[in-house]
Amino acid sequence: MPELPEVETTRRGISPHIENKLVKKITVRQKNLRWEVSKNLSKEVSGNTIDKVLRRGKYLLLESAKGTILIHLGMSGSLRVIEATKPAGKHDHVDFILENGTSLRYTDPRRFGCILWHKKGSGIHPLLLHLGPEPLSAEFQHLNLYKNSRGRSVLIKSFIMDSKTVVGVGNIYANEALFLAGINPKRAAGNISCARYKILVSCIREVLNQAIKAGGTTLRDFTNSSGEPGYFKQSLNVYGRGGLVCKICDSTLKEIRIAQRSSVYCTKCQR
DNA sequence: ATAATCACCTGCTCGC
DNA sequence: TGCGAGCAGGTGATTA
Repeated sequence: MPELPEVETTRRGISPHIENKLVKKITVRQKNLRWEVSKNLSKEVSGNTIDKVLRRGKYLLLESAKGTILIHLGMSGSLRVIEATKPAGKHDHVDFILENGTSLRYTDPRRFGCILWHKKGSGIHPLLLHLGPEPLSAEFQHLNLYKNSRGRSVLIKSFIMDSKTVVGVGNIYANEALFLAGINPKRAAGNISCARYKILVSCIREVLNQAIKAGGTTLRDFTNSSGEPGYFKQSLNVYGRGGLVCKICDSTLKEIRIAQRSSVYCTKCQR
């Protein structure tokens, strides 16, 4: 689930329920996520208030007076606000138990996510240190992409999925943005003109904005366990459509693998 | 420095 | 019905 739009949807969904709420305690049932859940997490956070829920790339940042909880959802993670008494399922690894009888529950079958404590005053967390610009911010500019890609042979799809280039572009939206921009995913990043990077930047923004907007519809019943987003499915042009016809030109969409990730494109529309 | 590959883990689908 | 193979929305670490 979690590409940037899903993480942003999660942020918007949980923040009204946990901002300015006091954390009573944190229960860790499974500490072996991508990295071990910080040992001192409950000790550091209990009795403190979550002041703000921020997002940087696909990381969620729960800010308190003493520091920040970094949460990444990996491939299969999710966060829900539930009644604290609700029995924990097999993959419900961590509960942030709030004062009001609710709990922020972290669920992650594959355990590729992480939950890390970062004490205030210890600078920028190493995981956030080298991240590129937010795709929806003014810092994300085609001129920088153009300059940073000169002389590089990395494939354009891998280039835009690299968090040093720009954060938050996952496999689905890399495929979709390249389709909208008419760029073949196998093209070398260093071989793409400034004008085309300008188009690509606006297509990345467009596709993410659309998805966030669609994600908004699942916001309403966010605390329910349902809310699984089929919302963007129908608006996908290429992802998951290998072998089917291009919606623009009717030719057959090609599916290949780039960096072990499925990549679908139209050989006619994308050059 | 850059590019490609590996690794982490569970669950689901597909073909036999 | 069972079993192995392969694949899945991510990304830091390792290798070449």
